[in-house]
Amino acid sequence: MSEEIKSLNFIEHIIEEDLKNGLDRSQLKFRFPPEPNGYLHIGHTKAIGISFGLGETYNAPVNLRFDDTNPAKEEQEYVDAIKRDIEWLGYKWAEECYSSDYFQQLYDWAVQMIKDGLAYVDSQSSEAIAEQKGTPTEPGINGPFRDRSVEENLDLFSRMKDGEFDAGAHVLRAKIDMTHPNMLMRDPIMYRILHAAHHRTGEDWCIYPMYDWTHGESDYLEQISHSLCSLEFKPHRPLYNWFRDHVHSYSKDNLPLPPKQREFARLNLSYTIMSKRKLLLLVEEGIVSGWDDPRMPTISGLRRRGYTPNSIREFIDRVGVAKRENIIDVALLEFSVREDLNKTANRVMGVLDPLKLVITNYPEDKVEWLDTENNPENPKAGNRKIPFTREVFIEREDFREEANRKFFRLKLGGEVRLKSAYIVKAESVVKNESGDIIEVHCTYSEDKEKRVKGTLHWVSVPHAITAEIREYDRLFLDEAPDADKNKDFIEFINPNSLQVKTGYLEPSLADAKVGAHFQFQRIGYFNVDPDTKEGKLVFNKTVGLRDGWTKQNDTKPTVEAKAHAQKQQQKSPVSLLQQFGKKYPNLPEEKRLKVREELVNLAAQVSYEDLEPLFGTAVKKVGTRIATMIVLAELIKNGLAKNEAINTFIKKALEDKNHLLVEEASAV
RNA sequence: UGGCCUAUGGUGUAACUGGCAACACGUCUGGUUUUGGUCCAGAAGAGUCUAGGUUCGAGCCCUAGUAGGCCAACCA
Repeated sequence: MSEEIKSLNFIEHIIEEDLKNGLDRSQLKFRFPPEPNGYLHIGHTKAIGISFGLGETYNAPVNLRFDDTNPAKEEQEYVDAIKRDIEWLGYKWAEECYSSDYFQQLYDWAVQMIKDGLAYVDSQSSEAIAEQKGTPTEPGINGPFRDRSVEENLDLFSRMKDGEFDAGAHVLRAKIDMTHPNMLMRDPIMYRILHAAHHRTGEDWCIYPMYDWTHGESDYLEQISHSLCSLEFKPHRPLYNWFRDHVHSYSKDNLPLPPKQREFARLNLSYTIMSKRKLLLLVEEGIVSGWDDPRMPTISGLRRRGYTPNSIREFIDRVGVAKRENIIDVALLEFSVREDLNKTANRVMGVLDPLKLVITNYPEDKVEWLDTENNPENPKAGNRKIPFTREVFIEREDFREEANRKFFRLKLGGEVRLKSAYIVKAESVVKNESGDIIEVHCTYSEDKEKRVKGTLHWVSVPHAITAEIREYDRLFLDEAPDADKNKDFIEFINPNSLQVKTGYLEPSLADAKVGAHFQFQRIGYFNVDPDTKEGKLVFNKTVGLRDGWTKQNDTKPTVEAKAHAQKQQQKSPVSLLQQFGKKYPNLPEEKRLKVREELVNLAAQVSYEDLEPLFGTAVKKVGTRIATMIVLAELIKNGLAKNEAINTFIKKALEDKNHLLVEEASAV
């Protein structure tokens, strides 16, 4: 009856611990705090998934809070885009908040801190302040304004607020410790003067709070219990706590819960970049068509590419949460969409590289509307009719004049099934003067039940509709395009990341709606692009089907295969010995005896020279020492003379606490 | 010359200190199949970064080292 312990990630462990230590479930509250200065990308999806996911599992509220303290970079357009993307992912926020709504409260607290001698106005240039700050390895020094009187600070600060000064003339700083090993604690700036219109507060303010001062206090005001962010904010935590604790001492009667910040590793995807700045560059340089270009890792790009909210959420779930740097294989993302679309996308037929098949024994004017299922994975998806005629298109690569047995598509003299239609036999080819095949002539058979190896997709020539097909490949050729310090990520751009083709599709697709998902049978998943207009269909290839056939024909070994081969070669008798030895002491008796036998056999392949280095094995690794002892015993039995090293090794073993080792040693 | 963080199969994440290190992706077999898809069955792949230590017992605890990441914006 023991309930299976579900594995929790480290954040869930922390929450469970807090709950155990008296935090009430009703106090749990999370938040997702984007800055509205760009579009959300797949990396943000992890943060969204963590906080909103926690909200779902604990049935706790999650606020969407725009961290809008820098009017120079933030825009309403981004606010709207962010909300749209989160909604599309299927998450619901409890409250829509803005840090800018807290400006007055933040100001009041700042005044209190000045009064308490915890903050001061600094009137130096940013250069001077930076210089006094020191470096990570050298402490900073106090500036000349650090010990201004409370009265003077109060006066200056209120005049800053009233707009009496130019930008840069003064800043408000927390008074902490200029020699602190953590640079963020060296009197961080709380406010700067910015004469800029804010997207929400307009001209109301000309001083704006900095991130560290704003973020934690916004968490506190909203009574967030767990403030989760990415690893690079780890060094901010002491400062987060410093501000929080002071403010808490002012307002704990109204706001009892001090939030805690915890940090997780951000998501990195192989072959893609995640920096907002770099993504913006791709847009500005025209390398992609916009933020929602289907090659972009933005949520809007993925949506346009044909990814579903469900697939992205599943992906994020599989990726997990931890504290180490990671690069997720894009294959995992692709797996997640395929898995989802396999269940939901209706199957259709489309030919992307057409070759005409003429079925010579089929009547010229006959049209048959054949029945075919929409989705074998979902019987409820129903059936539809597709037209069959004397001339059909098949995929050019599905025909060969000659081929071996492993090619079970169409070849001269061979038979193949046309999906949901007849079995045809290729009789002859028609070539143009340059020798290219332009037609294949076949005969069909009425027997539909006959067993044939291959099944091809096809489209009736007179009924085919055309569409623009956009096929995508990874945007970058390097696995980690922004990791190379000497090369700009632009150098890794894949020049062939977009290929436009004309597809010949079955007529049912004529009225496909923008955004609709389909599986083009035997090819991949596609969706209808918003560029589609009356009379012009445009499809994006979301992802190809898994393809064992082209993989099989890939002559160059894959990275995995190479690594594998190398590993196998390296498996020397000694490493086998070590492998056996590792678990030896912990094995159940029966299994242990078996392994012992293997070790005895292994001795024949081990030379003394190989074995001797193992005598130095750490005392801790008892297993390896036992295995070594067993093999050594064999070698001695077969005539190896004992020497100094052997005797020492045996002697040391005899003194060991492990009885198995002692047994083996005394047998020698 | 500092501080902080991290280290488990190719990749990502687990493992409540105790039983041949689990799961997923990927890879490879085989079966089913009117998609070379799906599905099913199976396999290979890890000395848990290194060296010491504590313990009857360490992936987990301690010490030292190594490697990688982050930190010097009036950005968030």
